[in-house]
Amino acid sequence: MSKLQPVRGTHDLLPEESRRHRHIVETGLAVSGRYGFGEIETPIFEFTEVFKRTLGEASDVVSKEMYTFTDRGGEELTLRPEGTASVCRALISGGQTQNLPAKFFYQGPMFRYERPQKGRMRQFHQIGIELLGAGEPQADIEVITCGADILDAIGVLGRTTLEINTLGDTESRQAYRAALVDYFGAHADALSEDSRRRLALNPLRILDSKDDGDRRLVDGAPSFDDYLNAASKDFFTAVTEGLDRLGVRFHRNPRLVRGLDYYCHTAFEFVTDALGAQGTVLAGGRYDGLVETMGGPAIPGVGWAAGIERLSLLAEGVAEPSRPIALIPVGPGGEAAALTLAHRLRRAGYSVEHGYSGNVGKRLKRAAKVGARAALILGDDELARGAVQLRDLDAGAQEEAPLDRIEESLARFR
RNA sequence: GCGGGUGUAGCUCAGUUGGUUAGAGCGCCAGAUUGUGGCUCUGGAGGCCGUGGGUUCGAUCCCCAUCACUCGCCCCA
Repeated sequence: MSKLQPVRGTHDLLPEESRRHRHIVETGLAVSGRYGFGEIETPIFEFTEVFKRTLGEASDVVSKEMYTFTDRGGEELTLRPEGTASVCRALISGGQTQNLPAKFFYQGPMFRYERPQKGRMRQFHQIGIELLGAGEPQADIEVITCGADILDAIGVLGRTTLEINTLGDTESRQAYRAALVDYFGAHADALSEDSRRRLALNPLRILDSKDDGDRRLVDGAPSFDDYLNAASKDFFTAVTEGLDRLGVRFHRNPRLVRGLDYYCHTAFEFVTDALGAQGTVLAGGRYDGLVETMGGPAIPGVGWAAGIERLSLLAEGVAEPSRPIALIPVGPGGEAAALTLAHRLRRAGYSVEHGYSGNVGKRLKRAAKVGARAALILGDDELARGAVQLRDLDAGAQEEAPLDRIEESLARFR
């Protein structure tokens, strides 16, 4: 910490970037609101146990990716690495389990102690939705469609592909996992070092290995579809048929998997090739075992999360800030008039820039730079007869206008 | 956590086969224009050449370390 600098993997959001983020959040809130989701705000830290229980002690996430600390009271706390666990905790601790289904939208900062890359920060921001208490495929359809609608509203849907897969129910998944362990175990010599480790920890993950040798083995691996029982097949068919009926385009990716046991049935990701290795833009799935794993009742859930930074890199149609009216006083009388006029116009709803110093030329220059649409030049001569100079900064035209009815003259620059 | 690349002005980047005062464009400030922006012209400010150590008569340049950024891997709840 020799120099004054932000902590690694964190960054400041200056007004322009902040506006892009806000646009994404507000679009997500508005669109999800039409689906019946209401915003929930949970604390940005929880007892470490909240996240540990949902992840399993041995996982990489717990061992190296959580921001964990002990507070002055000796409590083990963790900055939230994701939103789902917090929302489920809120559902349980807030007694909302009697009021189902529950539909939440959330947004805000998340924290993961990772090596930063493009679109991957240690403090980053997500939007997400969770639909709890509905175990029907209609819920999956609604959640996925809501995600697609939000992506569409911010102009990124066209540059993404929806990949979707099923993990089946517990019975199907365990049967498939056993088959994979048999298959890859028989070819362990040919697996990459990473995948030999996955074989013991998380065999499903071998399916999306990036190693060429692994991929050749994966091509010959057992197919999940052969291990899905009838109930799992029916569920997945209902989801995909629903998406078809709504015109939501998707691509079946049999390699798309989730590692943890409480995931089941639908897994999906909207991916893009425009962001290097961080191609996942919005991802989610069904997690029927999670709430129970955390110590609550058996409540099914489905949801997704999306990284705002990544969305911001792709988003289009972010509104420019409103163009201000610039006030340019000349002389002491002008200064006094500008002070009160700025206040009056702001209360009337105008965005007003009040240059703080300099002569007329300098202030006009600054007005042009901040994008002012018009300037009011307040000179003693004009003020003496109750008037100001109104300058159209785009057209370069200028006219004298009465001060007491200046709102009428400014209306066309609003 | 592992591997590759890069750190020179506010920004984008040149440059020095190791040698006196390190450059450009853009931006910024001032003047031409004492009450009128954009265009133009003139001038100016702004650099521990990321940081620390080493080699050398001499290091922005070579070596080592460190920090940061960046790309990929692991991981991605």
